[in-house]
Amino acid sequence: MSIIYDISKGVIAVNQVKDYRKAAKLTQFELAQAVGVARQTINLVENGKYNPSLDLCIRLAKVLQTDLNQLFWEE
Amino acid sequence: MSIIYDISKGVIAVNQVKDYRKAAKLTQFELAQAVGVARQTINLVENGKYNPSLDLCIRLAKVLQTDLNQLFWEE
DNA sequence: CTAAAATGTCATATATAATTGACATTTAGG
DNA sequence: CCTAAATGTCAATTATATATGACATTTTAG
Repeated sequence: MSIIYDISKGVIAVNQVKDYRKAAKLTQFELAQAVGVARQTINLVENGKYNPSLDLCIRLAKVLQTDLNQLFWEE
Repeated sequence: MSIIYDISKGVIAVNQVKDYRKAAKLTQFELAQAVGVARQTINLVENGKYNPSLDLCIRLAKVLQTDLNQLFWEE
């Protein structure tokens, strides 16, 4: 269910955004609106295709009512 | 000692990087080398002048032996 | 006090995050 | 099934994170 580190597919980072978004019953579009970015940006973040800015990470954590570690920290 | 939110001075974010760096007895230059960025980038991050990428935040947390919440989360 | 190291900052250049629009594929409900 | 919503993805553009070099100021050690 969660993203796995896989250079061959261009995945560069693991995160729990999708799980938290679904738990909050939000679509990618709704989450995008809530944090003020485009839907594609949320899609790319969820699929680990690039590094979001710290500012976006913080807004995601706040909207999803969690914190940076829960969303983006592992180990 | 820690950065205060102050739009008038262009400060956009609060973080504890400087405190953790000093606790680790590293210079900005040494920390920059350790995480693979320019010294100026560390300086700007410490002074809250812009949003670092999540990737850089994670590397900073690892080198400073802490985590994302300790460095960048508040409240 | 003095010199070297560390830090703050500026200006220019480059890499990449994020936007916009569009379309194909997948998923969920009637 | 069928259809609409949701998602994945592509291409082109814009905004901004980061690099590089340089220099002034502040801090630290001798």
